[in-house]
Amino acid sequence: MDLFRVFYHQLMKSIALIWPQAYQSGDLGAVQVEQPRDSKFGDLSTNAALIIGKKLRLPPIEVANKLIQHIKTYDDVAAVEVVAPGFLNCRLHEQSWRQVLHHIIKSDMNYGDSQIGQGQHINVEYVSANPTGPLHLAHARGAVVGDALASLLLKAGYHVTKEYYINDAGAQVDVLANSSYLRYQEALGVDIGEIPSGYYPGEYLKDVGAAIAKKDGRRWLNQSPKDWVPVFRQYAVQMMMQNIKTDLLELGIKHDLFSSEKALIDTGGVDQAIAELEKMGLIYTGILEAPKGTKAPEDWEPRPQMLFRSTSFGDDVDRPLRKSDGSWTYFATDIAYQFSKFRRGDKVLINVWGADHAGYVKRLQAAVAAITANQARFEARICQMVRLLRDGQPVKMSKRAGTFVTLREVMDEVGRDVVRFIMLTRKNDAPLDFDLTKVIDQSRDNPVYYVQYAHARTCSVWRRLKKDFPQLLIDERDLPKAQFNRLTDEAEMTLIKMLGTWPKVVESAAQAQEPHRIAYYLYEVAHLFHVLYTKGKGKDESNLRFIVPEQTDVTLARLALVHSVGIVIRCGLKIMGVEPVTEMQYESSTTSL
RNA sequence: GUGCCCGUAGCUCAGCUGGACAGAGCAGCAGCCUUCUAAGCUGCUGGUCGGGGGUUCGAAUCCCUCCGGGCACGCCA
Repeated sequence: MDLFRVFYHQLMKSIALIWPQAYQSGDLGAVQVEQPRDSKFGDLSTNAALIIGKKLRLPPIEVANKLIQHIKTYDDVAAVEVVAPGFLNCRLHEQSWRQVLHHIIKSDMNYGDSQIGQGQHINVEYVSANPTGPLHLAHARGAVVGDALASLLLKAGYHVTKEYYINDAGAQVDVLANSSYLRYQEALGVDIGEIPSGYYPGEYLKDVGAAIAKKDGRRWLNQSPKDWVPVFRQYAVQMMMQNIKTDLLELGIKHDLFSSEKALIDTGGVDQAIAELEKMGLIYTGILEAPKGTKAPEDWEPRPQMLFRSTSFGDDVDRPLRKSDGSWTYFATDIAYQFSKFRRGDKVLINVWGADHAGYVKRLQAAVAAITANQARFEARICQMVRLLRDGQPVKMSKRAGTFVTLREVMDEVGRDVVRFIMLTRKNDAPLDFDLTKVIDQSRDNPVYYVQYAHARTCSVWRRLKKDFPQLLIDERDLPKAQFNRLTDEAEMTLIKMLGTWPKVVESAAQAQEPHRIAYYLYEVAHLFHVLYTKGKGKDESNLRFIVPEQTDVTLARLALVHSVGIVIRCGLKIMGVEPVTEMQYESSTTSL
């Protein structure tokens, strides 16, 4: 039950009755039913009269005055008024709001499930980090955002595939193979000296070298690269992916599908896709101009090459498909890859990318539009940089010096739930500061603990009940039968109304593809719960305590509210991939100032 | 030079895809625990929403332009 949705449907019926022509023409998408920011405007308001007035060229007030006659008769509506310039503000019966609690308790973790997705197939591709090294913090942002987005879309009724694209072809993998070979020699006692430039210096490759040395012994020493490169390439990629998957699992992330770029190429997927475009007449041989600007490459040499006509689909310039050595560009293989998703049945292809890939969005949108004849849509969610700080000071990271911080290190220090939650406290296209000191701070300005604390408090009330008031004989199964009309305090009603907007939050966050909204919503729920909790603690309002030993019915109703808060927080945290805690644990070491 | 993102209170950021006098947290000041974890709550102070135009009944939100910051710009992925 979603009171906003119920109201919306009734409203649409009324509009269809009064102004059939306006209704049938469709295009009433701008009509909104929302919770006003200020409660003095009621529980629920709509701009319907303003939209219809514009459409039919009638004064909005006049439209509103007609609509109000219908709205008055809606079951849940207690009062409705027209306010300039034509808003309709409604107050709903308190009992209608209270019934939401019954619904929440009955629905439990399904509360807020929506059907707006209508089972549409959406593919969410995220992480897709190169298998050349361990994950670091920037990857984690994409990982968490992608994973939460997938969960959110699932809750909103989409059919979601979570996918990881393994870039296991191309020059970087050869670098990986060469670098691993160095470590292999090292493992067998060869003095390799300093790692030369052009090789990956990371210590993590020692494991790869050692593993191959253990497996194959001295077999590859003094052999020609063309013999050992394929072996090292394959083995190193496999080990790196194992490493990455382990980290992802520790972050609580499990993809449905890992797709290999190499396999795509080997099975002719790229040739097929390019042939497809060729048939459409979108491939030609041409010469690109050097990019204008101060930093034009000095070794630029104009040469004829195979190009895709992406400018016909909104891109700024046509894009090359083959490198000078004849192999495919990344763009070419990615066209084929996106096309393969489409052929598997996905119509919306969401890609969670880092900011450094932002420049590639247009060309892939163009390519997907072309190759699927507009049957599928390519979308990118761009994650901006993550700045790692400690005590407000940037943590120095340098790949060259090998001092970049891995995701594993961060997780070991602050824990999985903190990483996940913090990554969702900013919208994805804004830069994010990740301060190792602040994120484990235990105070209100750390949303992780603030929300967790609220949840823990909902649990502690139960513990308290079982331990100190066994004579009340209240069982969780009794909650749906609670007399919800015993909840009358303003703080209680405010909280109930907030819980009632959860389905709306899920839908709007899913439509906007913005999982961070869940985090902000939970923060608000937590706040309202803390308010109520504190109110019951004070001397003046001690009648607002959740547990009132001499009034079982009041206690039961309040516990129903507390329980509902717990459900909603758990629903939200589930989307975020954060484990709700039932009890807060005091840190032994306090954080310094 | 071009494209994308950002610019909201002293600081860090929300603002529900055009709505009703711009919201939180932190910092500052003043308060609240004999009973459900004070990791909490309450009040006060604080903003020409970067500047300027435009569209609209209505703009932080959409369009144009300028300023300031970030990212990226054949044959890397």
